[in-house]
Amino acid sequence: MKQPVFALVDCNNFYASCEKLFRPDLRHTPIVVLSNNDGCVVARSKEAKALGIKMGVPVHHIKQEIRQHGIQLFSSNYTLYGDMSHRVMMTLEAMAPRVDVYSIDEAFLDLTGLERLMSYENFGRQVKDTVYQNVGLPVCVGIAPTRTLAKLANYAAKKYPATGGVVDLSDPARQRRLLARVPVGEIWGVGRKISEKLQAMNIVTAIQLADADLSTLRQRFSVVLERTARELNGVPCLPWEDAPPPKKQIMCSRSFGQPIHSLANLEEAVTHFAARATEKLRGGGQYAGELMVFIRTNPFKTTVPQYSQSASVRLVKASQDSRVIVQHALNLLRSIYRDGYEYSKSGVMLGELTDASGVQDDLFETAAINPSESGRSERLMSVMDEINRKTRAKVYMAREAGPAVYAMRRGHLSPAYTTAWGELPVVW
DNA sequence: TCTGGGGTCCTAGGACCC
DNA sequence: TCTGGGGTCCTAGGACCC
Repeated sequence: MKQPVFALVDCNNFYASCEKLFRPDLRHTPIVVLSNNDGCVVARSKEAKALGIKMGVPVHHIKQEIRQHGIQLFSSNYTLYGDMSHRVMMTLEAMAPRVDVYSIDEAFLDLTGLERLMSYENFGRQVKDTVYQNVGLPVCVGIAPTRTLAKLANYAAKKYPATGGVVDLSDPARQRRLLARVPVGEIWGVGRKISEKLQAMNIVTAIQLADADLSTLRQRFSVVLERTARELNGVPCLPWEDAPPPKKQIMCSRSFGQPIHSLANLEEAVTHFAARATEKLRGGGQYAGELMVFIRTNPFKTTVPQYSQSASVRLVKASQDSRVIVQHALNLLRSIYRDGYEYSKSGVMLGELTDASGVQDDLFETAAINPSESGRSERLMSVMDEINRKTRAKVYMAREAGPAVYAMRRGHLSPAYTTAWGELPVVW
């Protein structure tokens, strides 16, 4: 059995790099990308990192730095990032036989057996150069016998500029040297809580985790951390995913741009969330057997009365029909709505997802005995999706109509440079 | 004034059954 | 009134990831 080898390719400061790509004038300017509603920082360019801007800070906490250093702000532009991500992944898929797209900005490549053709390090540099040439985005590459070590190699490639953005960690001695220098909290799968608990046990560096007693780890934590420790020792424990596994739940939720006080406005928002969630559901060819709706006030605003409630329902027959899902969502909303609160967020979650073969007919539904109804819902929905894909004049559920009171704030949005004809970048 | 959105996996504990 | 062991299924909550 051949020892497997994986590469992790990860874009540098992905959202910030996407924005900078279309703004060469900001090449050396610190920029940050904000979360929905322009709430907090979700990405920073390297200049912004150098100024000490932390991930996740509310933007109003760094007003002083923004003014002082001329930091440029961008609202999240997921249309742009999604398209750029797709371009990166296409390039990777052309270079490696097996690619597992792990998130919007990173992918694992299976390099097993590649060494007969060229060194891993050379391959890593090729990947880096090709992505930069084809797409214009900088990436780092980490290579190792397990994915946890490949993540670590990538961390080193980003942290130490002398590596040129590529680290081959296939040599066990080199693995040990790096593990000894890295804090345990930097390891993939070790978050804040576990990191604190480990440090209380005197496990401070990654190598101490790698050398820890496995049964103790399992006992005091869980199999997850035990697997992480094994992976740090070069033993692969994570299954390879050639195709993304089917989703188990689909969520659409949002904080509102301004607080909502009326049921009517909440109904608009919930209708919208339910319709978007159901659209995603159809995109994956799935049907939902359950749905949940939640509403809540702003927990950070302690001066006003707080309320947070959710309700869910199981469908007699799994559905992917927006009309059915929206109707159920509105019924749930009305059951949990209470007057007199400032609502700040709500959402719709679909669960118990199955493909078409898992849909059981409802014994009492007329469609089962009325041939003219059978298949109508599917046809109507696919026509609706088709229109929405192709044109700018969208088809909506009636209750979504009108200017959205719940719309989020996006005061610093960049153009859809790559996905809208009207917003193509212009070169003078 | 102001704090994202969307997911997955694991465990513990209770209900229920034989 | 007291008394067993073992299994399954479901849910809630916590931890993690990007």
